[in-house]
Amino acid sequence: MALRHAVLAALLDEELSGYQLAKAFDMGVANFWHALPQQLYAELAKLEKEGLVTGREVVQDTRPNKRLFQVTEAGLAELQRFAATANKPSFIRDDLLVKVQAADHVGAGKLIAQLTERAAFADAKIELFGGLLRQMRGDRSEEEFLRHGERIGPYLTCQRGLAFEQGNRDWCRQTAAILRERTAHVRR
Amino acid sequence: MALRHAVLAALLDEELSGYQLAKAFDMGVANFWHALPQQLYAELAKLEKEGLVTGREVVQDTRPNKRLFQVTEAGLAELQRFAATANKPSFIRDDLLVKVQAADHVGAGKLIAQLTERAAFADAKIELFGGLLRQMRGDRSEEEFLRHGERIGPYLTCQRGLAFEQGNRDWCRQTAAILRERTAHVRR
DNA sequence: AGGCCCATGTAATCTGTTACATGATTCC
DNA sequence: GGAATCATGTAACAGATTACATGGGCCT
Repeated sequence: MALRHAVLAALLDEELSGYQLAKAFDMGVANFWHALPQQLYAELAKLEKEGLVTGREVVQDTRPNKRLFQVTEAGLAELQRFAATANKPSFIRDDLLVKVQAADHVGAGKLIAQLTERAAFADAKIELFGGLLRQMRGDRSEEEFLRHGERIGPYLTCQRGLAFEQGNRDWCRQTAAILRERTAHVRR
Repeated sequence: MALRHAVLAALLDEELSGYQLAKAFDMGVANFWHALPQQLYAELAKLEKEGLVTGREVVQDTRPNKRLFQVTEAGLAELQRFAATANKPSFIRDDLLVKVQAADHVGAGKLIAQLTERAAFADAKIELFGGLLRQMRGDRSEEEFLRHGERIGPYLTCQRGLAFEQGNRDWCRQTAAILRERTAHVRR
């Protein structure tokens, strides 16, 4: 039951609509969790019913109206309670890893293409995260920001996201190179 | 629907029972996916009904009997078909990251303890994976093994697992250090 | 004119987790 | 004597994904 806490954590910094939240959870900004719009709308409705967030309608004439949500005191208390509970270990769950596990039995061509594609995707995320980090720390150095900045939580999770994607990219490139060399060797 | 493919990939190298598979998927060996025993028993039953694996009963007198499963030709074909399909991007989904995202609002003490604990857990996995890699390559160098080894799939996925845990450990240590310094500063 | 963005949901299905159930053997 | 390991499941519930549904505004 951690989606609710991810939503609460995301709403700490700013009021967001379900739609904005969905974009954040789809990619990038909220790189500490992932969820689809449907889940978020449902979760926001539950959180509101339980009094952990409150929504206020914002009327727009050029766009459809939207509801902005913010965390209540009860919501913050729930987050704090959650922060004291035990963590499950974090596991990787990735189609591409399953395919590489079977690499010796499935033909390298398609795998190499997929690894290359994934590496490019990781590169895009690396740039995105790099930009977000720069934006958050502003003109301060990283060390200075982490020592005295006000809201370092999102910065720290973004750092993890960045390192994760760098790991992804490096591994994909190296793995693709190895498979490429082996197929070249076999063809000789 | 990737658990079935993870199971097939795990059974490529050796015949395994549901129980052995469960141990592998719980931690370590099959670091490319994760699943609980119940899921695996259910999935094996489905896979057998669909003819993608076959089980053979092994009678043991000192222990309960077990059923060892191996991948059929149809199972291998299914894996190969899967290997050609598109991948979903891989996301991190981690309680601890949610908590760090909210770090500025939840009190650092408990977080620091959890980060330290997670770092120790990562260390244990790093040692485990290091040992597995050494075992797989035997007396060959890594380069030599990756060039000419027969089954490099599990080696490659284990490398990713190792790098992931190293990333985890480093980030946990650094994050804990930052939070520790900030709380020390606040207390002055 | 066609496609994407904003904006919010419902319904059906599939996956994953938690709780329960059994029973012998081996290790401390 | 009590806990851990081997070995296999069922049943109930929670969480996530896929498909469907609506409708105006903006850009090319």
